Amino acid sequence: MVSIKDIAKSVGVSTATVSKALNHKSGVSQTVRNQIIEKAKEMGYVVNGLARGMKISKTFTVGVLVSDIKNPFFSEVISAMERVLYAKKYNLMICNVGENPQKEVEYLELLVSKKVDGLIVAPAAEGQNLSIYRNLVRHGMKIVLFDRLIDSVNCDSVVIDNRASIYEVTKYLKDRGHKKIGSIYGIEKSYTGHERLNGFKEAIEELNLEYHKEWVRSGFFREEDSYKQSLEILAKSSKPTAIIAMNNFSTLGLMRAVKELEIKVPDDLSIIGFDDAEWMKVCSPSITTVIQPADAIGMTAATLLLDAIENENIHTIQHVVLKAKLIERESVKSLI
Amino acid sequence: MVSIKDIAKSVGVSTATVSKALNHKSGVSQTVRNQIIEKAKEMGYVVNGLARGMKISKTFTVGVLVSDIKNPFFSEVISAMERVLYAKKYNLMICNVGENPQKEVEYLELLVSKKVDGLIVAPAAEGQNLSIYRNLVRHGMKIVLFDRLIDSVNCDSVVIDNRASIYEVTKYLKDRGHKKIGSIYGIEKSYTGHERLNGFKEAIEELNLEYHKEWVRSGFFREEDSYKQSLEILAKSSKPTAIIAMNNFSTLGLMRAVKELEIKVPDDLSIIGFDDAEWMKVCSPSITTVIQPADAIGMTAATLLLDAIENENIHTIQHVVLKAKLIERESVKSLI
DNA sequence: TTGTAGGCGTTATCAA
DNA sequence: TTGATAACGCCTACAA
Repeated sequence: MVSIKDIAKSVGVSTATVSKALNHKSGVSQTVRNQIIEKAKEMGYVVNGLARGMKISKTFTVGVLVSDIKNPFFSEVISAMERVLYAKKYNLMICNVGENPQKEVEYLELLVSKKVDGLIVAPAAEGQNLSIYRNLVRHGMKIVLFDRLIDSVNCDSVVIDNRASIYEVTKYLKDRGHKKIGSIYGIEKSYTGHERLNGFKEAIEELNLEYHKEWVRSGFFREEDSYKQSLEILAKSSKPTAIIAMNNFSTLGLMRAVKELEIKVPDDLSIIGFDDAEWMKVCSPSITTVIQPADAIGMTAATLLLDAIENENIHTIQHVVLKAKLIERESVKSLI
Repeated sequence: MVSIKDIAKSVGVSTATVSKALNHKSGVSQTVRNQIIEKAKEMGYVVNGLARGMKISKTFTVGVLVSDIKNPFFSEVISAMERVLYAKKYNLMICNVGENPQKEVEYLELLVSKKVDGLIVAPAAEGQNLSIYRNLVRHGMKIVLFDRLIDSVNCDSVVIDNRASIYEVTKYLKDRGHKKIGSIYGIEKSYTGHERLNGFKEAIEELNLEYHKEWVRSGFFREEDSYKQSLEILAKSSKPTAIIAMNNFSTLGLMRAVKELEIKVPDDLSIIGFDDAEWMKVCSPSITTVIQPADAIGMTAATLLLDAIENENIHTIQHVVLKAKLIERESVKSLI
């Protein structure tokens, strides 16, 4: 590998001069500068990021922790982050932590050792590693939390109004004559799972809807569990007239159960999903669903992190709450 | 940040001893070793990967280049890679290059400067950067190509038997009485696009099926284009009885057109998709499709790369071809 | 078993 | 405008 030393020798100047020239700093005559740049290109010079990183304490790398990159929601968020970060020449280190706090810890340590400039994190479900995040922040690590919040970690965050959106959706069903509403909710101990379920419960209570324990089951945000729980709900003789699924996998599981039982949607059962996916437009009936602004979430998180990194002194911590929105399609029937 | 120097001072030994102890190397007494490890933990020491990387010329980081992380196929492949690489404590740098060769070049340079230990790449569509890859290999960079091949780059690769699988699928339709078969193919200049289309053309010819130019259109592996082209095909008075879509987005676009035109599948039109997605099981009718072994592709690619990196001397280059397989569901009708 | 010292490739300081 | 040199934190001969 060719280094600035090689270039220096080849051009007949010092490494200091080469460094200045290549970094477009002042203190080099135009002629020498051009010579150096020319020669560098000719020799195929590429800066050694490790050495530079050591020297300037900056790596142009950020770590991203999510629970599952296969979840289309996270894919879309990550894709948006990538767009923003690439524009500033940063790389992303993607870490899939499942819901495994141990893996979360290990990845965090790996990322710290690699001296990432910042972290964008959807913390593992139960927030067991709260103290680690607090510690990182205290040591100056720039962190942006998204999707899931952890209390008392003093850093930027981007989430949606989970509670309100589920509340509204439940009301939407009531307004269409539904009184018996079930739901496939997620991981109760996770931020999103908790918030969405609470939005649902609040709505049930405040809007005087029937609450039926059998109709409200956790699918743990997983397709398989959601499928099984949906079967349980739909096998009863006393069924709800509508079910809300609280993320994309839950929606999928519910749909599988519905198909298997040959239940007609929306005639025999209305369905509202959560998250968007291309297929929800395309299947029959198309799925009415709550769409998270995944792209905006990713862009916002990345932008906040960049600001925290590059304007360390003037950056002020922000807690951004974005709105999710209901898209009406064909899976809800009005009973009125 | 605490360094081995701090630990050395604190324990009262030299940095050399600390380094040996922390890296589980011989030459340190058990007592001193324990003291050091203890103290390191106490002080919250984390190794500086940049310094280490510089010294040992290894970063435990690999770069992954794909065209679109939002494509569920790539998400699944990446997820499998992550599993394999995490087990050996490697990190992934994910680079979304779209089909933009310029971005591909820039990311490549970024990754080289960051001294990644290897690269796993699905090259941008038209393979314009062939010479760059060749150069990298020549300079000792470990590369595994997947999904798309580039000729004359001397490195490991993992692909599926695109041509054969489309051929078989076409035959499958013929065996069920279909003689008028259309297709929404992909990017003709890309490896996968080209191979799949050729498999189709070969089948049409060899099996004496009707070839109708109007029925064979490129959707560029994109949903929107595939949708439009599907509309074109289906608007004609003389329609095919079956259409093969050649990736997941093409399938989606085709489905959208079908839904919009209220065409009954499979009664009025049979459909075979490509790639799998959870929804294809769930929608009505469920979609008969060619499934790529995405998980195996990712695992194989990562395993090959690890072998190339860790057993540099004895590693032999392999070109793995995996089989795609047709999953029969409900979207094909037998006309016989 | 332990320690000394050099060097990986940069950048930054300061003197020439 | 230029260059010599120190330092970033680590690993590793080699010496003690």
